[in-house]
Amino acid sequence: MDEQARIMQALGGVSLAGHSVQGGMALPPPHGHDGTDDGRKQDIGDILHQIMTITDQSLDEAQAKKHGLNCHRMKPALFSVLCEIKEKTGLSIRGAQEEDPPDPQLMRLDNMLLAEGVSGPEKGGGSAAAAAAAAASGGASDNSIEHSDYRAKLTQIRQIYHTELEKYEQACNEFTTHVMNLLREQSRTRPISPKEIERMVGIIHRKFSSIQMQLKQSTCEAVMILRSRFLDARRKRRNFSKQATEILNEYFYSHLSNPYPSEEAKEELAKKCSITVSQVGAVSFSQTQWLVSNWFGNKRIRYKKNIGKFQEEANLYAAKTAVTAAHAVAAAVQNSQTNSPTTPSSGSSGSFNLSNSGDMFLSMQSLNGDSYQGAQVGANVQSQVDTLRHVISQTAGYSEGLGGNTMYSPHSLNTNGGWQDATTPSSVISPNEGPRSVHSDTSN
DNA sequence: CGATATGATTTGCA
DNA sequence: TGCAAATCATATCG
Repeated sequence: MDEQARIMQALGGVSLAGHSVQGGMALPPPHGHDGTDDGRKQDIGDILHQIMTITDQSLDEAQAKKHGLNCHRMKPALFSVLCEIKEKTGLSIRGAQEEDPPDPQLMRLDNMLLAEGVSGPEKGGGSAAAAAAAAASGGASDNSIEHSDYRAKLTQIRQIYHTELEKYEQACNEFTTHVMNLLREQSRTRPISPKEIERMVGIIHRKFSSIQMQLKQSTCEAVMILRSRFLDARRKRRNFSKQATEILNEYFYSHLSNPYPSEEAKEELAKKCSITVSQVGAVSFSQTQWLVSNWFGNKRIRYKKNIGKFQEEANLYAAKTAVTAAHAVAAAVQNSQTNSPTTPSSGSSGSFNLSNSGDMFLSMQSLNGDSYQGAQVGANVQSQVDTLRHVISQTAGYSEGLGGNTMYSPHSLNTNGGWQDATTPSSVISPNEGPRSVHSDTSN
C-alpha cells in the first residue's frame, strides 16, 4: 500500500515522456500541493489507463514509447524503485526455500560411479569391481581384475559418460548465458533484480542436473550389467589345453623344491601357455600370467595334500624332463666335443631352462633311487637318464649329488608342510643349489 | 547322473 | 602383498 502510493507519486511527478512526446495524450500537469484529492485520483486514473492501454497499441507505437521511457531522465530513479518493490515482494513470495540439501540419490550415484572408476581420475585403476578392491594401486596390477574386455567396455562407458556429461554441461552453460543475456536485455525495460537472475540460473541448473542424474543412472546400470556379465565370465571354468598343462607341470615338477615361479618365470610361462590358452577363450596376455599364479596355487596345495596321488605324475614329468635334458645336453656336448668337459652346458640359453635347473637332480635322484616305484618309466627312458647322468656328471661336476636314494617329492617339503625355504636348503637339495635366485632357471 | 578333476574365488595370515 | 587353505563352480569321465 505504502509502496503503491510511492509509485503513484513518482509516476505522478514524471510526466511520462512517451505520452508528451508522442502527443495526443499529454499528461495533466502535476498538481503539486494545490490540487485536491479528487484531482490526484484523476491523475492516477489517467496514468493507469495509459498503462493499461499500452498493450492495445501497435508494436511500433509501443516500441517508440518504450524508447521514450528509457530515455527519460527520471527513469533510473523510477526503475530502482520498481526493482526494490519487486525485490521485496519476490522475497516474500519465495520465502526461505533456498539451499535444498544434496540429493542422497545423486550422492549414491556419484559414489558408485567413482568406485567403479567411471567418474574418478583417468587411470586410477578404479575397477574395484568384484572382490579385489585392493587392486586400486596402479602400476603392475596384473593380479587385479584385468580382464581386457571388461576394461575396454568400462573405458567405453566412461568415455560416453564423459562426453555426454560435457555436452550437458556445455548446453547448460550456453542456455544459462542465453537466459542471462535475455534477462539482462529485458532488465532495461522491466525490473529484474540480480536475485531474480540468480534464481533463474538456479532453476536452469536444477533442470540440467536432473538430466545429468538420468545420465548417471543409466551409466550405473550399464556398469552393473557389464560387471555381472564379466563376473559370470570369470567364474566360468575353462580347461587349459594339454599343452599348457604340460608346460606348467614341467615347470612345477622340475622346480619341485621351490615351485614358486618368479614374476619373470610366470611371464615366461604365461607367454608359453598363452598360445594354447588363448585358444580356449579370449584371454589377454596379462590374464594368462594371472592364470599361471592360480594354477600354481592350486597345484601346490593339491600336491601337498596328496603327494602319493601325484607321485606318478611327478615321475612322469621328471622322466620327460630328463629326456629333454638328455637331448639338449647331448646335443650340446656333441656340438662342442672339443670343449673341456668342465664347461657348463651352453644349452641353457633359454629364458627358463627346465633341463638345467637344480631340481633336475632331485628328479634324477628319484628316478635312480632305490625307492623309485614308477614302473611306467620305460627302460629307454632309464637309459636316457643314465646317459644324462653321465653327461652331466662330466659337464657340470654334480656327481656328488647323484646316486642318493631320496624320494624327491616328500623331501621337498619341510616338517611344517611348507615348501623348503630357498634360503635354507637342506641336504636333500644338491649342494650346488644356491638360493632360489641362483638355482632358478638360467643358472649353470 | 554322481564322482572326480580342476580352474576360480574368497578368506585369513604373516 | 603373496601365499595357503577352504570353498565354489563347472568340465569331464565312467
